[in-house]
Amino acid sequence: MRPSDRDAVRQLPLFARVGDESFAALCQGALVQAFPSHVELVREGDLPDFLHVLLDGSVQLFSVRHERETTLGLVRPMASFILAAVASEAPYLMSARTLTPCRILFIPAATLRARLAEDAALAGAVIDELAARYRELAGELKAHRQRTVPQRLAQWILATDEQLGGAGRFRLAFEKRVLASLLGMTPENLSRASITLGDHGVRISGRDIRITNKGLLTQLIENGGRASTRTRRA
Amino acid sequence: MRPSDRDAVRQLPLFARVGDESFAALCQGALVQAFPSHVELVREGDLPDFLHVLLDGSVQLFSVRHERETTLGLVRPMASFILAAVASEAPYLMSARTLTPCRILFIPAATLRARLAEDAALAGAVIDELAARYRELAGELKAHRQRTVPQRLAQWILATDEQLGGAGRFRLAFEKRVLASLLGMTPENLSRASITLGDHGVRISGRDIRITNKGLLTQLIENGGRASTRTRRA
DNA sequence: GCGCGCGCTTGATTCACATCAAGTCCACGG
DNA sequence: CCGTGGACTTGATGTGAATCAAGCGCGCGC
Repeated sequence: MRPSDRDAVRQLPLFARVGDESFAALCQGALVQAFPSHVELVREGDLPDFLHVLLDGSVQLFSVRHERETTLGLVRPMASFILAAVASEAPYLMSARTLTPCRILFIPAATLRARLAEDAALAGAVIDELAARYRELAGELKAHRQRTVPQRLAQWILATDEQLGGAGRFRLAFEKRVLASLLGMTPENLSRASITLGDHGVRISGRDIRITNKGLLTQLIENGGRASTRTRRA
Repeated sequence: MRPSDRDAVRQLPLFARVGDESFAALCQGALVQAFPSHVELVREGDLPDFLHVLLDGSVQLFSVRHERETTLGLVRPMASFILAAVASEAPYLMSARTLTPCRILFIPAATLRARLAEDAALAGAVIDELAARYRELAGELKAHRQRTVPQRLAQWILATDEQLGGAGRFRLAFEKRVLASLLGMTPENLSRASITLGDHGVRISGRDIRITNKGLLTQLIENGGRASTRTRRA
């Protein structure tokens, strides 16, 4: 584990507040590994041995049922994933694969669990992280139930831009088919939704996304898209 | 707080392992209150002051957007709710209302957070609880994306029966419209789905639900309902 | 025990999105 | 350069669920 990685990991919300002793212990058994694109890191149903921390690249969390797969989340650098499975010592309920070349830090689950009992700050950080993830997922569920396809795309663009610094422009790090799966739609409909957003303050060309009118875009999300005038029953 | 309530709460996974000292502290500031049906307990966006523990009755967790509401979960007796908001000190991201007369225990959020730092066992229990809730929600999201309306109903019936002891029969504690909202469908379609399930091992009459053929029901969930023969692309 | 109202069911229609089916664009190797 | 293939787009059609619109039945109060 490089010193630079070590420092970066130390900055993570999950580890920022833990004691030096705990952090050293966690690093002790940890290892960093590089992976090429499109490698399966975790398979749904297996038991977790390591907490994963993504240092570089991007990772897709998904679940397969019959021949269909659905994407439950994307992980960006400097974030841990599958913490819930590690914390509850239960089988993974989603799979994970690399979407780009990645570097990943593995922290032995046993070490983490052992440290939890000793280090209240670590426990607190884990609680915060789990709560944040819970809320993220609740947001996804609400979005999926209450919003149309173009609205979900609009929401994702706004949220992603925010997360990436709010420059109003960014670049997809992965294929559009993955984004479609994340947003719970087909690639065909993602394409059509992109066209719709052209009238609502977003310019998409290839993998480049530019927000040209944030107000207009927000408005699309707030009121019901084309059904803006009609009121619906409770 | 009645001694019987106190004992019951002590049995909860969330509190079973905490130290006596912590438990006493938590009970100190706690209070039990009774509510009639259809009372709003928590409003989305407010800041959490208390962790809620449902002692009796049933509670609906929901979110409103425009004039539509979507149900994110139901709480049955002897379970805590809104733990994620309390743990992360962030605004509620769902509202809660009683569906039946309820008795609810309120534990001051500040007390709980203070105890977290002191009591590793409590922290561990909170972690387990949050992880379990996370997984529950992930399951809901998967169900909503990958299953048809009749399948979601079938899945809910099986899960609920399981949770209630697996007797193969139980009774709805609330209106069907609430169930429809929980399963992300309209009351009309819940009704139609009930008819469909008649051919798949479930007998529903009024609020009584009986599983007559668990194998058949499971099979409906496993293969794609009526689209059982066709294979679809990944 | 008789009407009244509400929750639920049933049927007709509409709508959003999925599916199916060709394209088009572009990156890559020859 | 030109050809090939995979990702994406565009268009036509299909379908599951929502919406709209009546009916039905059951519990409740008088």
